[in-house]
Amino acid sequence: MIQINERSMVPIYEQIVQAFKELIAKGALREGDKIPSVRELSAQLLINHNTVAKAYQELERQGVVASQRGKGAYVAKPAEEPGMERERVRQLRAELRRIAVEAHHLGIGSRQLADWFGEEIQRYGRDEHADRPQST
Amino acid sequence: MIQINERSMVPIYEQIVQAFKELIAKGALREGDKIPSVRELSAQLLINHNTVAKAYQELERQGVVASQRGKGAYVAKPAEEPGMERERVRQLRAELRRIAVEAHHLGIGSRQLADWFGEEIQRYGRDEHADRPQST
Amino acid sequence: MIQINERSMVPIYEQIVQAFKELIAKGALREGDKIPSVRELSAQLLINHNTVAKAYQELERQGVVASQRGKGAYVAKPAEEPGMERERVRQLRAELRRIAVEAHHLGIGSRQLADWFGEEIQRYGRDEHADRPQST
Amino acid sequence: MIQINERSMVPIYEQIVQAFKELIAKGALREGDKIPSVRELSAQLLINHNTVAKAYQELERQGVVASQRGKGAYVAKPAEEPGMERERVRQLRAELRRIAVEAHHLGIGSRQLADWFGEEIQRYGRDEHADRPQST
DNA sequence: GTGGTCTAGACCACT
DNA sequence: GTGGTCTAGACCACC
Repeated sequence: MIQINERSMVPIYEQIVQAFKELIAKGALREGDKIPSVRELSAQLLINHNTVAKAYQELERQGVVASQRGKGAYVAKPAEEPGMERERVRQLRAELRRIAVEAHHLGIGSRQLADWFGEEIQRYGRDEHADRPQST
Repeated sequence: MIQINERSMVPIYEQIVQAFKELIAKGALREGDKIPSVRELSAQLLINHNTVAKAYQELERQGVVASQRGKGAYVAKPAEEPGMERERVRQLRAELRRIAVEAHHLGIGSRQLADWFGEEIQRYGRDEHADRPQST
Repeated sequence: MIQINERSMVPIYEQIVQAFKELIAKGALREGDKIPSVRELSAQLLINHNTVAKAYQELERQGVVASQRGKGAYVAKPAEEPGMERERVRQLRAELRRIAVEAHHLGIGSRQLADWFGEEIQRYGRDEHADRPQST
Repeated sequence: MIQINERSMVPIYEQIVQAFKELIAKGALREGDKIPSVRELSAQLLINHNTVAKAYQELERQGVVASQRGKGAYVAKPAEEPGMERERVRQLRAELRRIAVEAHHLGIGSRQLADWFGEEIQRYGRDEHADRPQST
């Protein structure tokens, strides 16, 4: 269900956070679904349970999951009025810029880059309003 | 010329590296231009000279600038056959996915996201071949 | 395990890099083996820990070892398709020429020189393909 | 006659030293030949004359050329009893080892490496004694 | 003047 | 405990 790359530069707990957000974004996990317990997941991934716990805390902080005392954690309802928390949006745009710059120096053409992003958006993107067909 | 964010999680030397790559990508710095000396920049940014030196070494390692002993550093000629170093390209695509997922959870629509990226590409992107008109 | 020459012109961190590459080339260190921690080695060699850290970062950059946050560094799997990075190969051939010239001026005969190199190759060389007998 | 690479890591004065030693090793310059004056060469290479002067000092120190007051410098007679200055020979062998190790990590096979060195030796090597035919 | 290296000592994030 | 980053201040080689 989740793949961890021990040798990646990105911290393991972050990888876990991202993995869950990915599963949710592509619809493999839906609102109300139970996510595995800390112990279960740590056993399965062969990593320290503190690392998993840290990931879950982060997921909860971001409002992606919600723990219910003694019952485990569940995928939360997506924020009604989508946060648009300014700071994180600003950060996201900065990352878009960074990637554009990086691609430039790697010799990747604009066309190619936009296409790649298009693919990802198609899989993980959020369709704006159901009333607008053929978005993206 | 360069802005440093002391409170950012991304290390100062990385910020410097990115800033120069940005200036080059958008054409504000061109091949052969001299970049400020280590001491000059460190004085200007009010940071330690070693931090700047580390950034410059990284830029040199990436082939973005070339230093000449006792003379300073200059913007290098972009690699003729731009590596397309597989590992870094793979990483870049992973970042695109991560951003798509992130945006989903922030409630940002696909359309909006693609538009934002389009803006960045327009500023920093690399036009594929000069012989193809109206590209970008 | 590693010997540092304080008085050499070649920087300490470079000596460390070379020492590890030597240990790996001759098989004393193998894929997956743990290498000493930064602090451990710096204490043992009586040098500053930053110097060791710099060496380790260089080794990681070259893909010789891989560090894992909070766990230490390990000998990496040799690149499957060894880059044959053109620039570095070109440089290596230039060094071979330089040594031939140097030997000439030191009055070292061709035969002697080739023999010496043969010895080193035997210890540190890479056998081409296991399926080709009598290689080396 | 001499090519300088401004952007090389090896200092310019060293490049000059090596260039002369190369010319001598391959027979393009012979004992007694005059080498250009400091001013002449610095003008020709478009570099600072101090740099050329430093190179010439080094060549003289190594006994490769000999200056005659007011007349210029000439290629010296190769040391009768070839120095075999122990320290430099030791250093040369260390370089051979380093190259063997480097080649290993670059994925260069022993056979290939030995062949390359053979080529260089053929061009720049010193035949032991004229009485031994087909040496190398 | 330039960049490159090293030390000493500090703080932080990750496991 | 691990590696990663930063500062302060020093010395050196090159031009």
